[in-house]
Amino acid sequence: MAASPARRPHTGRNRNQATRQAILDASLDLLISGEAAMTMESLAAAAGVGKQTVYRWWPSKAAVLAEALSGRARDLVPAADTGTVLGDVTAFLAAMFRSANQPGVGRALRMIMAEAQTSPQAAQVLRAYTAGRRQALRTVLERGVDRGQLPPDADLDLIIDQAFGFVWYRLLVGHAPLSRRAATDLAKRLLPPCGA
Amino acid sequence: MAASPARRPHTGRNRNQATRQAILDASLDLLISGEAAMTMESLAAAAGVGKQTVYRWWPSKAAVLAEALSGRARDLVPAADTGTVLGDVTAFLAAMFRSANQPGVGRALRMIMAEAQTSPQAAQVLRAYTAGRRQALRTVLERGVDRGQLPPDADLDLIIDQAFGFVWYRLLVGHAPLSRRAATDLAKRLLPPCGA
Amino acid sequence: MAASPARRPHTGRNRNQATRQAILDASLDLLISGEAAMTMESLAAAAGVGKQTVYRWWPSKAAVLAEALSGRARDLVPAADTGTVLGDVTAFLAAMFRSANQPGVGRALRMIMAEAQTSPQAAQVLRAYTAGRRQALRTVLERGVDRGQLPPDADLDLIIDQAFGFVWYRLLVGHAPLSRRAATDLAKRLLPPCGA
Amino acid sequence: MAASPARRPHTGRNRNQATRQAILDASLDLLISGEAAMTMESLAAAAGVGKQTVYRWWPSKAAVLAEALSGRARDLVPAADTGTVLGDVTAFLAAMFRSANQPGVGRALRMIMAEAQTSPQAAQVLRAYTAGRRQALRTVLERGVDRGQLPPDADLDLIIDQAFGFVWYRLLVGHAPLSRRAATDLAKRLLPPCGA
DNA sequence: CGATAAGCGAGACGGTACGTCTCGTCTTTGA
DNA sequence: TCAAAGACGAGACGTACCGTCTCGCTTATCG
Repeated sequence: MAASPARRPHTGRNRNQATRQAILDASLDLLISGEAAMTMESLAAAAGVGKQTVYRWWPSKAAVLAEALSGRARDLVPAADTGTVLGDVTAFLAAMFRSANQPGVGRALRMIMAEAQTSPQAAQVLRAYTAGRRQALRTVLERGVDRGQLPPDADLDLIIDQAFGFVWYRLLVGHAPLSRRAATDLAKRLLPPCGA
Repeated sequence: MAASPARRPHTGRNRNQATRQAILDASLDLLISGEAAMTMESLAAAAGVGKQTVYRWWPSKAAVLAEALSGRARDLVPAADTGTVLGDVTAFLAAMFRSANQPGVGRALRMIMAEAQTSPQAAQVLRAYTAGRRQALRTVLERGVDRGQLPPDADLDLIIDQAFGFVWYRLLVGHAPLSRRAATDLAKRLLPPCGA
Repeated sequence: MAASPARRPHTGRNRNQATRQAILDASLDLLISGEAAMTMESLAAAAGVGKQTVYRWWPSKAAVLAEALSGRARDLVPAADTGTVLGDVTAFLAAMFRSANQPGVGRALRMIMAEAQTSPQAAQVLRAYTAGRRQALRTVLERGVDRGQLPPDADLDLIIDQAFGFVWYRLLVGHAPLSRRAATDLAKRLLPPCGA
Repeated sequence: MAASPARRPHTGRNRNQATRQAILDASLDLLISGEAAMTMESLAAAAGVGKQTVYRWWPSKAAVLAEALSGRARDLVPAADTGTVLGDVTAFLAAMFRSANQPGVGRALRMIMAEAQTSPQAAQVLRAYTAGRRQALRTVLERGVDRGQLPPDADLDLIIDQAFGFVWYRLLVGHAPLSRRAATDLAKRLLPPCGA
């Protein structure tokens, strides 16, 4: 077994994971405090880090946010198995709502979305992030199809976009809360006999 | 009959509606051309207007966009009466999708949404705009309730947020098109027997 | 012989001298208070007057200042006759120094000078003003020549520019005061046997 | 020997002297061409530099001008030693007149003076500049005292302010030229037996 | 007596420049 | 080679004034 792919064994100082983490932490701090818009400059300053270091690790502000945020989000969405699709979807939505209600997470999501409307890189980050989330929900739904709790011809894409659309819409416009009750009601409305 | 409240009737040169319209037109032109982000400077230049004049009429970029856009949107959504809720909602969604698919309108909506995440004024503009649109859909749905085509206890807020959430989500993320077919399918999924 | 030049005798409302005076007064108030730079807008506002009215009476800011100021200066410089050139010049300088030391007058002079460096109209106003002042001093000096207290070939221009140069220099740079003592000493230095 | 005061030795990119010089050069170019008033924006553009960079090096327009100009002025006024005060002062004045007659230098001086009347920073710059010039002339005069060509009780401040006042007055008002002849005549009038 | 013509306060308008802010890149020094 | 610091070109931001141009009104003079 030749170690061909890693040609040059490595020289120079190693990247400092602590630095990386400091940036992620600082980004969440800034978002949670919410005193001012998070700029690359304020982020670097808050992390006690050079701007270049931020750019070395991530290509754009949105990428930082996406990572800071996915670190938080990961443990919150284990896609539990409650035995029924309705239960699973309700649990999924409830977890998602809870997460989005955390000030830092909600603000981060909103900033990523905002950035994505102007910056192509941010758009890509957003696409990747949302694709991952959609896949998670799709998995839950497909389990329901396997169990026979959902018809095999159900349009999962439509259901998924309705679910995430609802969350994002309330998050971005802020006209109504993402309450526990809303999660329950929404789950019911998403699943058959709808659109039968 | 006291006429006290209106003390000084008005002095000074009148605001020039043509100027105002020139700015709105220029903003749509810039959005549709989409060559670069619309800045207040490029907008003023394109309209052949001083920057101050733009700020005299609108407090923020988002406010200009919202107005430019609602001017367009108004005639597109006449909330036609087709006899059935399903028909009405389908028509409503189809019109909305068509409008959002126009390059200028879609881009304007996305920029307003982006601005609203950082600027409080933009957020207010967005709230006003979305409230108007929600009311339009609510009117359509209430007509359905009156006709007995929708149960009187239907949670209209949920339906409405699902509908607009879907549109905005696809518009902002761009992972899937707002096709005619999607409008039809979505309409079916929004109305009972869903969530019964 | 028709009286062609004055064709139409005049119609319309008469110019209001009170308005004119209000502007001059306001300009001095602004200068004396010295809180901020005197702009045409602040001047009009302080005088309770439309901007156009100021421009109707004077072509430029400097013209207003020059007039506001010459109104003040007039009575201060009667070019008294003390019997000797030295006495006359000393009195002239002392009066000039005293006038320039008044906060409003000094500031007005400085602003006119500043304006004159960029605006041609202001330059013209300044030229007219300074020419008048130079003429006043020249009259005093010529009286000295007539009396035989100054040689007939004395270079009055040089003396005059030295005198006014001294005042303006100290006024504009502000490194040394225009004291009573300085007036006396300067007067002595300006007159023969200097440069004999 | 404590090395305490200079803690952090310096990090970050060094200031680029070439950039600095480009700005100074551009400022003189703009002044000499004299097509329009020198603005910070035109200056930055002419130097091929961001506006911020100009502000990084100098706090105000006047500061740039003062520096651009003192760079020029330095070599022009070597305070030559001709053996007599009269000769030295004549040379000093002649050099000063010659310098002020250069279009760029004269314009720069006038603009600094104008700026100094409104901007405190510019005033400070002007004070520093004029103080340096006064010191130069004072040195010449003191040499005269040492040589016994000037009485030890001569009021040098008065002589100095007369000299510079004359120059500035003619420069700012522009009613008479700063000719070679004027330099000679002025020098004679500045020195004893004047004010004896 | 109108009709006509200013004068006037107010303020909109097209401009220009201001000084600040952020972006993403580049360069220096020390670790 | 990495990292902190920060200079740099670029350009948008929102504000301040400029001088001109209407507005709706008031006040004078003339036919």
